[in-house]
Amino acid sequence: MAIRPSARTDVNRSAILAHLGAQGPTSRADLARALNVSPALMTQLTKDLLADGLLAELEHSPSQGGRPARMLGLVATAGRAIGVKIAPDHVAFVEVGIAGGVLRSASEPFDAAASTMLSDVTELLRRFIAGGGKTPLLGIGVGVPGAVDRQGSGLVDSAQLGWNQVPVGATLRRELDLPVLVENNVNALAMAERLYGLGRQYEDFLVLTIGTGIGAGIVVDGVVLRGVSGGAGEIGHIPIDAEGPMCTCGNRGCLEAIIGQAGLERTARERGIIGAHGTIDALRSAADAGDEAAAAVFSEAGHLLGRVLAGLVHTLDPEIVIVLGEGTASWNHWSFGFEPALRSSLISSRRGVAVAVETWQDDSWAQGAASLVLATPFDSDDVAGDQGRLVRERLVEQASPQQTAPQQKAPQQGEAQ
Amino acid sequence: MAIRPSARTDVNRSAILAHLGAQGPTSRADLARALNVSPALMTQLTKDLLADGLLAELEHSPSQGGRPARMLGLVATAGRAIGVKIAPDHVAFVEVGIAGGVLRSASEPFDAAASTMLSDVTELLRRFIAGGGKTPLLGIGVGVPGAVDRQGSGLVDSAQLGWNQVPVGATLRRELDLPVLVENNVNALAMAERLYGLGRQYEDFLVLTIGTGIGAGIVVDGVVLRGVSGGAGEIGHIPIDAEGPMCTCGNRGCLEAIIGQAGLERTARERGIIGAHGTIDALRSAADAGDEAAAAVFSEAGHLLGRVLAGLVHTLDPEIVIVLGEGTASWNHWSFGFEPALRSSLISSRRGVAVAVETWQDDSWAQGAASLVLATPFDSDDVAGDQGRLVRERLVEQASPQQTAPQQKAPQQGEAQ
DNA sequence: TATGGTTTATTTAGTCCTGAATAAAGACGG
DNA sequence: CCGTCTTTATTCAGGACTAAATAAACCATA
Repeated sequence: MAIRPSARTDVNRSAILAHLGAQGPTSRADLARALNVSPALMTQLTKDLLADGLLAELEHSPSQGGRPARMLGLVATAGRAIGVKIAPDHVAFVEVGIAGGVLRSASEPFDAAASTMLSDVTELLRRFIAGGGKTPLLGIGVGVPGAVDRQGSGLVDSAQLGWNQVPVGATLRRELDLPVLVENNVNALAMAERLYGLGRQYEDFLVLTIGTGIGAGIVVDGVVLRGVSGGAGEIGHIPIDAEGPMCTCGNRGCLEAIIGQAGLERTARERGIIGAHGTIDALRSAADAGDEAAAAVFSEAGHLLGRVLAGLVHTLDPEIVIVLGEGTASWNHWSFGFEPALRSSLISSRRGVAVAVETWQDDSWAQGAASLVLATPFDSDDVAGDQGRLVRERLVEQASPQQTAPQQKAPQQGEAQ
Repeated sequence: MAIRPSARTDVNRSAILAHLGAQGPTSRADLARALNVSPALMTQLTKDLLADGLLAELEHSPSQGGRPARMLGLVATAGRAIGVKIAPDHVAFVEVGIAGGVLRSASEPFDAAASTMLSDVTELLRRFIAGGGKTPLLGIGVGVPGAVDRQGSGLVDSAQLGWNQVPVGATLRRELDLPVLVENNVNALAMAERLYGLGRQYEDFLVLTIGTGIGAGIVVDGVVLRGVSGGAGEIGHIPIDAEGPMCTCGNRGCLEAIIGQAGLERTARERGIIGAHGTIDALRSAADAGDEAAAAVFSEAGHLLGRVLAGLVHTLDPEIVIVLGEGTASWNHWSFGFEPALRSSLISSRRGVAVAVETWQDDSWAQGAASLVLATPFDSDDVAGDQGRLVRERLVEQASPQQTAPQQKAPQQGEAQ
């Protein structure tokens, strides 16, 4: 409650690495300012990192009126991470470099309902790892559509996957002998956004995802809000209409059941806009082609989303809302209903809240998951627990080859509470 | 000697005082555990505080198998704080001791719409201060129904008061020459709950207030969530019904317009349950007397509140929800609709979320405001800014003059609730 | 070309805090 | 009564970090 003393040096060392990964080469002076430590300490820390071979001194940067800065950059071979997205019918992988860039990606069919789902995902992941580079693999980040007890534990509850207390983290750790961090996929996306995206400039923002499900990642004071059981941001189950359609969660009329992908398809089918087996793609095509009824489906969804988001903005008072997810492909149709509904539902002092829609890529979810690993350096609140410490250790150890210590398991670091 | 250069030590020093105020006499060992610092440091810090006369060594507590603890207690004369609640038609004051207990209180008529409102409240406050005790006055806490930019600044936006960018903090500071902290009243209440109430045992909880308005105080990781402009928790303006009654904010169908006090009275009048000038008290009396139509008004409000709260629980994943406010007087009627609506709208993993209804007193709002001052010791995140530092300085300075005060026994600290 | 101004990096002295060892003070069982 | 155990409090050596002074490197300008 009072002060967090602790072994902060470790966090600081790798916060430098993370900053360089996210921002590119930086001078010691800028690093000290960015990380809010004294220049003296920065000299000390970078000396160690240079000696360890994790950092390299680059060219001098042109002077800005005084002594020119000697830039420091990451040594590219310092590490990489793998991100995994688990969906009901497939898993997606990406491999990212230490600076956050995607090196390669893949997607494989997968059945989350199979009894062998854990060994299946392990095997697929093993194959993906095998095809990877030679630089040290720092860890695995896994994103799931559901609640995760702790990132460093990885017990998953997910209605969408039909999983109940599934030990994803423990299994993968045991099988792969790598640090594994598991998190709700929207929260992982919010962390990625904070590290590499628009969120860099904001301390308080909301990541709103539309697609199969409807979700929110909540960032407060620069940190993702997880809630007591890791289930914060489940806005897809905000009750809207007690007589509405059945939701995967068992209740009726949840937001997600109405404007999630399945909900939109259902509405479109009922209205005869798409066929009995028509999908969201057909609906979007129709809307794009000028079908007003099809466009109305999106627009009405946008209207509802706008009203719900207004409630969230009143509740959380964010500086900006970042819209992401597969559904953004049809955002031009959503926005027609969304914007007026949002603005007219806000109290005057919030009416100017910013909304940004970012471009979406197929591997964005997996990239978000990978950022769980790359974000551990920032983890001064110990969200990642002992797995985060493991990642940091790997970052430091890989640089000193003589440290060929035998396979020793992570010392059970007695997680408090 | 009195003023320490480092803010960190300062925070720790007063965290001790706050803990003793909230928890009563405590041993050094327990303090070290509670504040998460080493016993060594605790010895050091308490030595200083004892020398400064802020702490006193009390009787030995019975041994628990080992060396018996020497309890430390607050010296009651170390300070007091004043809390102010500003409402559209009155202001309320309380004076609290350093342990959080109410020493005296008052309520005065007031017109927030008058052009002289700031000088009015200043004058009333001046009079209240004049009637107070002789122990050092640490500062003033002010609770307002609206958004406050920063506690240490005190620029207020409030639809309920009809205030726009009113410099409450600056004015009071200038006129009274005391530290002044201003905060949204529900947030202040949440802080009080965290310091002295049920919230002591929870890191993540929601304070839900029903009464004139509907509000929420959001506590995440033990800290009140303010949002980027200090307006988080404004759940009263969550849009419910686009065709609903007009709200003070200018929109239609806000939650507060429907189930806030005025909304309930409006409904009751429309249904002929109370007269044209009937108030909420008449409605409650009718319901208490067995009038089913009157009870239904509350029950329906409870139903709506339960559904909205379910959305909040999904969004924020709190451990417990604490219900407060004048409206709790009729909670027995609310709960009839509230409980089933809440539980049936929650996804299964959240269905067990705890809900506690605490007893409400007239001066609770003002007491919450006062806790802004008493909470500054906990303020490691610097929420209170320079005003918080001022409070801490006053706490330390006042003790120095008569440093040779004899070992006096501190009176037993009462539990404030 | 000397002089001063600016920005970056390092060194130095000192503060805050911790972990570990030690002392203090009782309970308890034989 | 004695030794052992447990819990509390203090002392001490050392690590992390900072502020301030200093050094280093460049620019501008009379």
